[in-house]
Amino acid sequence: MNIGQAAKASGVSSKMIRYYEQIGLIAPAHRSEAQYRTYEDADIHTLRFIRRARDLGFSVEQMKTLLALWHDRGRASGDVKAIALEHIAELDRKAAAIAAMTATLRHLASNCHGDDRPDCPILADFADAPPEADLPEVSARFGRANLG
Amino acid sequence: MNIGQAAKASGVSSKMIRYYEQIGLIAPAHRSEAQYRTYEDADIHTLRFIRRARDLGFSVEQMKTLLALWHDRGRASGDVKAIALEHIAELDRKAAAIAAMTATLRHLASNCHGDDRPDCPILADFADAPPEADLPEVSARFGRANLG
DNA sequence: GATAGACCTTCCCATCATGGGAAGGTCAAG
DNA sequence: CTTGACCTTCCCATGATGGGAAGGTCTATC
Repeated sequence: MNIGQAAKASGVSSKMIRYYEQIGLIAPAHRSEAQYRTYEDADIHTLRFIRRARDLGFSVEQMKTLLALWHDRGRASGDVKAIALEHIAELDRKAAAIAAMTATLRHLASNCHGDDRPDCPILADFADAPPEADLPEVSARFGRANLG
Repeated sequence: MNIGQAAKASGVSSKMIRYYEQIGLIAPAHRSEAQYRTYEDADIHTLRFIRRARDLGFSVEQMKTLLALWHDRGRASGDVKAIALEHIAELDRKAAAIAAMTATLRHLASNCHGDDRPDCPILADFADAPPEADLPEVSARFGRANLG
């Protein structure tokens, strides 16, 4: 199997397969005589594992650990569960930050008549809200999440 | 006021103030004889506006539009509200994606005894879950959101 | 005045996961 | 033997942010 077939079979793009190889998440693929990467069923299995973990929001670093645990027949399930729980906690934090933002925005938007008149409580809030404390517990400060 | 004071007064770091100037989100600051950027109260006001919008998760592009509307005395509040509502919708999509992930993860984790035994339904799922359809309606596929 | 230290400047690099695209090699079908 | 689909490597871009180096400026203290 060439990389294109492997990509289709696993749901991981060719680009990402090469990238994962480059950063050491997966072992270097075997090569054909012409230096084409070749993949066996076991490799596809690994790529699907990665795809699944990625879909669940795990970082490459976490996937490295999970793959290592997967390949370790004697691993403790507690180790895996700990990573999962930590990740859940992180996702919950992100969800809370988003919920805080949408709550504020919904409030502001509901007070904005949203017609041709220039009067707008949303802009008024942006212009006059006092500067937030620099490091709130659950920070509402964060970059644009690429959850698109 | 120098950039450091402006940063403290606005809650936007010096680095980001320079960056916002560079990408044209804010006008180039006036300069002292020694080429130091100087800031007036009106500039701080603008920076706080930006800080507030950023805290509510707006992208730089959206902030550009919001700033333009803010400076346009005759703008229609409907234009502002539309941006806010679109942003709310996007945040809701992200929240839904996160909720889907946590639901799955919580389910898997609850079935994992999490002790010294190697048997682990989390890894079993990762290894055997069928590849997802490539483009689900509310995609669970996304990069790591930097909502830290 | 001189010097120390806090500030400022520009410039480059890193993040994280992902894709785009160029230049060139390979393979299979017609 | 050509065409087109594939593969290779290499470089660049994203978005918002920070780190840090090399060098200039300002201010307070001796």
